[in-house]
Amino acid sequence: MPHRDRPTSFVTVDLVILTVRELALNVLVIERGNPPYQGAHALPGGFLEPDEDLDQAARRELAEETGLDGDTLHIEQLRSYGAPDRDPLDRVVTVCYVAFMADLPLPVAGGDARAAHWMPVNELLQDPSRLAFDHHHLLSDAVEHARDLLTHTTLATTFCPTEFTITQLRAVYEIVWGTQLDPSNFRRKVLGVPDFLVPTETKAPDTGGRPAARYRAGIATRLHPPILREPDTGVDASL
Amino acid sequence: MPHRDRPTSFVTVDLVILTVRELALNVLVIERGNPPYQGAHALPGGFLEPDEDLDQAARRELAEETGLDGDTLHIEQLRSYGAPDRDPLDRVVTVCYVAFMADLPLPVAGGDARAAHWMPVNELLQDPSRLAFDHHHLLSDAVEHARDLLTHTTLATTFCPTEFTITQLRAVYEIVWGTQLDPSNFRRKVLGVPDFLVPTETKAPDTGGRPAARYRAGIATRLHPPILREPDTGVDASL
DNA sequence: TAAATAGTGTCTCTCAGACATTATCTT
DNA sequence: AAGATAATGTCTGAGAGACACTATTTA
Repeated sequence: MPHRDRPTSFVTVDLVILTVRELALNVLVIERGNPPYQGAHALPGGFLEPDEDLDQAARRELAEETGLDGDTLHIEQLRSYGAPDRDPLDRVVTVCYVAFMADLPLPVAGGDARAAHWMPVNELLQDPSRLAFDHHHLLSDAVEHARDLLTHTTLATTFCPTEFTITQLRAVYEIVWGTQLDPSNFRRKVLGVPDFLVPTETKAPDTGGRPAARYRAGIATRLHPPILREPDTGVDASL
Repeated sequence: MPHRDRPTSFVTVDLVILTVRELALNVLVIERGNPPYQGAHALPGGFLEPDEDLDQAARRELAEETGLDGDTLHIEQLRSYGAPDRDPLDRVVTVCYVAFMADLPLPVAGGDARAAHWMPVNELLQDPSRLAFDHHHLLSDAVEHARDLLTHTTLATTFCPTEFTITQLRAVYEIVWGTQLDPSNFRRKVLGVPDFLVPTETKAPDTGGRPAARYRAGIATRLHPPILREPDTGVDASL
């Protein structure tokens, strides 16, 4: 039996499930039912099973925690965390995944009975102690990743319902980035990307003005050239 | 003792150490001394120790495999791999790191006695079976990541010696990307990024023409706007 | 009608690509 | 001088930011 003498670890897969609702970026959190951090808020996740791949584990957890079909949702591996003291009781290495979804009614927690609910990301990021373990880190990294994805992918449409208006799409960018975008230039930009937006026949319900045309997400996944976020300085301490 | 009933895994940290030498992107590979895949080429790596963080483990392995100071080199976590059958003997989850270095003489393997040497990436990527385990995947992902980094970071300078010419820097881009770049436009671009390149007093040794000015890497880490790689179509199946 | 939101048009500035021209070295 | 490589300059077109203007709805 090989490696009998080698150190082993518990491997978990944790999920940062993001949505845009009520004009804010929200994340799905659960209340922990067991030590450590019993009763505290934490990101959903669970142990990697012996016979599954990391992606499979993430989709399984996603289905268990949200009741949603983990097979159809877009998930993405972010990175792994393995500080020796990140779990006070065990040696746990966690692989973090990010998932993006529209603001759907949550079929809510499966058999797990742990209360799952949305919380605004900005609130949680104020204070690292709002989340158990180093989940503050995971969330912070995931949000930064999502911001980056908006610049060069069509990710924003996954935060929207099946049909949406350009104003709704722009709101996603503005909420996730925390900035204001020029409606006219944004429109020109997104309509100029081939296969990003597909027009539909329907009009948006009245919002007190001219009804907006509705679109569906097209097959494009990359934005070229990207939508840049900052004027920027060219200097940055973070590489 | 918590989680006594939970499945555990071996966690390893593997390294994709890249350099540019002899007009090609090269990666450091070792010859495996133990099963499985004994005698085959593989990426260097090793087991995560109980008391160290993932980054520490990566730096330790880097030092052990190359004899170089792991503390000063730039390393970056790429992603993790955990398919259940990726190691035929054990359940191993591997966290992959990427490191970038100039073409320095390798102080060569530490006590490990495993022969470490450079191999051209393009050769290895031709045939997945050239590397043990799923290391073909790790390498492929790492190379794609490096290509991406060149577009929006100053990474390319880490492939160069302390002092280098703009032509040398351009060669890094051309070799990693496998494309040709206009010397004049490239020059204008990189010199236009504040704090990317710092002029030195010295001139490059003769190459049969006008001697080139030499530069050192500045403190900038991000390129804004990025150096784009493709004219592109806007459509891509890979998100 | 006014108010509100959607959508169009236009001007300007930045910047990338293409490529001509000049500069400085060795032989 | 010829050859080689480095460095500068110029023209053009794509595209982003700013913002004025038009269109279509409800109250």
